[in-house]
Amino acid sequence: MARAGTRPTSRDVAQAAGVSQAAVSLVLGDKWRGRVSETTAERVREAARELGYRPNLAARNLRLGRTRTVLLVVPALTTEFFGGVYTGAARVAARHGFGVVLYPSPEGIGPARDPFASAQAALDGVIASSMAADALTAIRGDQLPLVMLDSDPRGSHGAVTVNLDIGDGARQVADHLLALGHRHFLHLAADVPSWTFEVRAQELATRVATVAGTTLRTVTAPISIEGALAATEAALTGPDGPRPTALVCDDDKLAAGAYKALRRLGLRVPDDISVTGVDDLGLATALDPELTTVRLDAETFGERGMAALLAVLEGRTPQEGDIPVELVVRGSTARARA
Amino acid sequence: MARAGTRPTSRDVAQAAGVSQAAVSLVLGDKWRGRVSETTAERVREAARELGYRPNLAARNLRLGRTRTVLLVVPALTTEFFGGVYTGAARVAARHGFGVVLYPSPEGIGPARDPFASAQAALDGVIASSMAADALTAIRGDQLPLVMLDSDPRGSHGAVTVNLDIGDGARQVADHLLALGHRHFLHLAADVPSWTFEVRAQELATRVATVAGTTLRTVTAPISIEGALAATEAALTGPDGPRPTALVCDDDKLAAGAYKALRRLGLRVPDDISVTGVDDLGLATALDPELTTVRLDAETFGERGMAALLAVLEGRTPQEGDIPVELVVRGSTARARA
DNA sequence: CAGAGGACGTTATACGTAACACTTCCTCCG
DNA sequence: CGGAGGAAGTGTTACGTATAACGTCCTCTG
Repeated sequence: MARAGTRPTSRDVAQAAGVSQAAVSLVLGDKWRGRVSETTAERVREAARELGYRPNLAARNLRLGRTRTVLLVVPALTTEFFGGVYTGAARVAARHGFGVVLYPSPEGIGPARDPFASAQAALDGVIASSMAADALTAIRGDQLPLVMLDSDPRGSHGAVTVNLDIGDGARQVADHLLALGHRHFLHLAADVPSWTFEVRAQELATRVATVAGTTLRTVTAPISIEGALAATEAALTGPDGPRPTALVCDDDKLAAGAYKALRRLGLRVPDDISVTGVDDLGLATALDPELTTVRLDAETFGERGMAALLAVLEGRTPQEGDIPVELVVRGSTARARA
Repeated sequence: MARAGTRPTSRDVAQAAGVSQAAVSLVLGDKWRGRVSETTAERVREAARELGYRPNLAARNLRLGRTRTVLLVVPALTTEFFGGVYTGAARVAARHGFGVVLYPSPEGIGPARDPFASAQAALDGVIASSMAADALTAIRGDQLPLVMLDSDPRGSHGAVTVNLDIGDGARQVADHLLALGHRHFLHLAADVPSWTFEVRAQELATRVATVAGTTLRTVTAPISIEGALAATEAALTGPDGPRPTALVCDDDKLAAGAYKALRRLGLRVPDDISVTGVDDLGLATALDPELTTVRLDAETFGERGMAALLAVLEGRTPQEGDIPVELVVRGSTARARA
């Protein structure tokens, strides 16, 4: 019998079933065919059920030297986007018998804590968003297999990268607005140091320059409704050149803030100014008018990230190629008025 | 020297520093005062740094019999609410040297997987939202210390519960609307089996009945913008009794869907109908007009949940009492028109 | 100068599991 | 009738860590 107060071990199960601990391990590990008789196996399973046995994962992990657990490092969960990434990653992981531990890099908790110390699980690998900047220093240097999300393929120290084709998204936005006759752009950029936002800015600028020969003005804001409101209001009340007819936002939340600024300024969307976002969160269709935005498939992102990490762990070559994105045209963009 | 390809162990560090493995454990475990000289301790630390030593957590957990890690079981991350709960829980946990593993119960991945099998970490305790219904069966029966969030204090099998005072929230909404002269209510309820929604419905109904002597109509919808849109539209186009002047939604997302339905029906908020929500997500202020809603302090919720679990783990008595909530009056509610 | 006791370590062990190597019994074939 | 080979297990070990228990010296005191 197990000592009172402690969890039963495989040895307790063995004693209850009248077999050795090794036999219990074989039966419960599903490796008993041809080694243990069916009747004995059933007796072991029965004893395990009876005692409420659950294997000690710390011991198993120590013995096996691997945990079938990976860490997913993401920014603070201020939107549902990385929830989708997690869902995709967890789905693929489950198919391969892996678990995913989610580590949202803490927001406003002083200096970044060490994700490995916090997620006190033993790990086989790491998937990290480049937006979780403050957690990255701890990850570099650790010799765990690493997959980076939304990260510059060059300059990733050879780590595998899985990216959304966000450059194409920016091009689609630019082309859509240019086709509608817009020539004066304001780019409301996220005040976050990440490759994904750099690419958006670059592609947007080059597309506008090469196709229309015009430039765009850029203002930055923290990714929050209030931040975007203030930045937009400031940009549009200042006396800098012609009033833009199109406002390109780095994500939907910024666009929501911009909507509020435009309402305050008495500008109507899309009659006076067109607005676009990126992400296609629930927020995009909650706005009035509904937001034209670049849909990012968060679940596929997570799936591809996890698949790449599994490939690395099993010595295979990860799938190449960026994940396509799609412009969803809704009511917030219209032909530019002469 | 460590075998190539494997991570260095404390024994490798010991060899490099010319001491025993026990000394390494003492030094790095900060228990060396009076047992090891300062110079030797420094030599050990230097060797550890040199080799990039990281303790094997599986081994440590096995040896200590505890992990200083708890599991936070929440519903799928479709809003930022439970991101806030995590932040609060993680903050308190960090102060006590604990880590938090977040387990969002998977959405639409067939039958619920076992959170313990998925989050393959060894755990000291569990905090679970009652909204993660499909994961709960696996948790019951496990003898880990358990704290329930938003769960019926009766009928929780003696598990500690930490709740928002959502009943008071419902009363505040009712009183606010009643004071504005509203008498005909539609309750847009979440189609999710959880104590928190049952309480809202009950408190709302009793308050309306006792104060105004009227009843309210209830329709349910899944917590999504489209679901709420459809349910609201159906409810308001049907021929059932007088048109409501106030629409009480179980959360902000439902309210966002309701806004869309009302726009389609040509009803203006708040002139034709007042609308309220619950949560105070970013969405609430993104809507036009901004939403009158019950603010839930997600971070405090997480903090209190974690504090309660720590109390249980340390044999103390958890703090009693619900967490207060606050009605935030914005532009979506106005005096009922005669 | 005996010996008490502090400073500085080391040796040995256990945590619970998985798996290798081994034993015992039985059957069946040549 | 001898032995090859399969079935049905068991004994033992190692994973890496933390800590209890145990040595040494060396100094200081009475």
